[in-house]
Amino acid sequence: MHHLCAMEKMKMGKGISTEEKIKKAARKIFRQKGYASTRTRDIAEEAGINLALLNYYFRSKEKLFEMVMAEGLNQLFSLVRAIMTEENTTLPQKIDALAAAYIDMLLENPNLPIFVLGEIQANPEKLEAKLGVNRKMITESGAFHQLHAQLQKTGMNDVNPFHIILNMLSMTLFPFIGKPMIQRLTEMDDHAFRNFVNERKILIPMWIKNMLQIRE
Amino acid sequence: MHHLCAMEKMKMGKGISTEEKIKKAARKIFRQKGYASTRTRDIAEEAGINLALLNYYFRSKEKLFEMVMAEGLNQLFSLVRAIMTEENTTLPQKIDALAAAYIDMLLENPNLPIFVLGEIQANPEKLEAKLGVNRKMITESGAFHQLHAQLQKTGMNDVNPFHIILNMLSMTLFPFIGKPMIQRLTEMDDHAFRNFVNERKILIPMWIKNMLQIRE
DNA sequence: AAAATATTTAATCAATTATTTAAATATTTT
DNA sequence: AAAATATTTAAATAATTGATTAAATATTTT
Repeated sequence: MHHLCAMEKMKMGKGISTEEKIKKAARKIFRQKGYASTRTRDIAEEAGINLALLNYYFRSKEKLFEMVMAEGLNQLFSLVRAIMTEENTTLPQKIDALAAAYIDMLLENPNLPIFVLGEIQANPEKLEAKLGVNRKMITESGAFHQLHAQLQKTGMNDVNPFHIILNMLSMTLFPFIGKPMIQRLTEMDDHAFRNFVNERKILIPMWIKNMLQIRE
Repeated sequence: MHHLCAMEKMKMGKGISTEEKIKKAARKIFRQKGYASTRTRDIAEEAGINLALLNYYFRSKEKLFEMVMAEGLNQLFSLVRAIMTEENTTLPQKIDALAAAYIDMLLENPNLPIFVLGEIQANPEKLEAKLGVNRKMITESGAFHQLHAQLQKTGMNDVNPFHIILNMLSMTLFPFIGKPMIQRLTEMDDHAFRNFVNERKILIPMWIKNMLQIRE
């Protein structure tokens, strides 16, 4: 259907290819509004192209969405997996790395968490398959074993290690999930919010290490 | 339009009134699917009544939604406000009370947080007005002053008190926001999830107090 | 230049869905 | 029983919106 010769030249030359423009626009609108309240017309407008062209490149709204969602899930998980399964780092090093890398990624993709979690909420069965891949990621990671060992060591045998992982994710992700509400309640503008969240790159690892009684 | 004589009798007698059935159904579907992917037909079906009757009681989908959202926002905020502005409790007492009460409420209303935050995300300007009411709730609460004092006392002058409040909300709300994903990743069924979250009624206050160097 | 491909335009189709209407039936109130 | 009210049924309306089509124009490739 699509012959790439022209588009390749586009990429090198003036700007990004049309396909990339559409994907970028779809990403923006889908993440902001969610699947159901996104209209393909809005995506076309955002991309600065014609509605007909959108259906010429991607056969349907559904296909376009699946691409955006797959990409989003990957973006959300790959970082965690990479750091948690890293073999040559200590637990506190992993905690430091995860907070910093995750917050940086989320500052670039603030709507990603609520988008992904919202769609899973509205349509769990449809996304079941794509989650299956990540099912054993946590319990089979080096981080999980290190966490378990640390909890044993400090006599907190009865604490489910998943509480700690969840705390890490909660404190990192929630500020972005609640961003619109938080900014309105605290009267933070975008710049203040960015600073506030950046402070958490240092603070979250500190709090998590305290939970684990790690003193460095 | 509605004469209450018949409905009042309904309430006393067999079951709940039709208006209440519709509200209950709307609450369930809207919270589960969000505004955009909810069809009024689904609400009518869930309520066990006719679609025409839904428009006879509430003039539109929009009106019905506004009611559900107003109720939801109130449910989400009133608890926090009540506990944070309580005059005769210490900071650690407020922390204990908030975790327990909030988790109990959320176990009864697991979809509430993602519903409210998702709708605010998709339509910030529409809900701006209803958030305004709660704007000064935090900074003018007794809890905020106690928190500020405690941070001064322990020499953490540079830590924005809002970090602590956000941590409290993050660790409490996020498990429910991520519930569908968490349950699939960890293979927890509903019963296991309930137990897991119940453990956090004790754990979260412990972690928060550690952050504040409160030893009891 | 000729052929192939990309993009636009405008119009239309078809399905979904919120909303309305009117008439029929049931239930409650007086 | 009569009147008022609640509920159902069935149909129709109107707006939205995803998707398609075909013809025209622009751009790129050969």
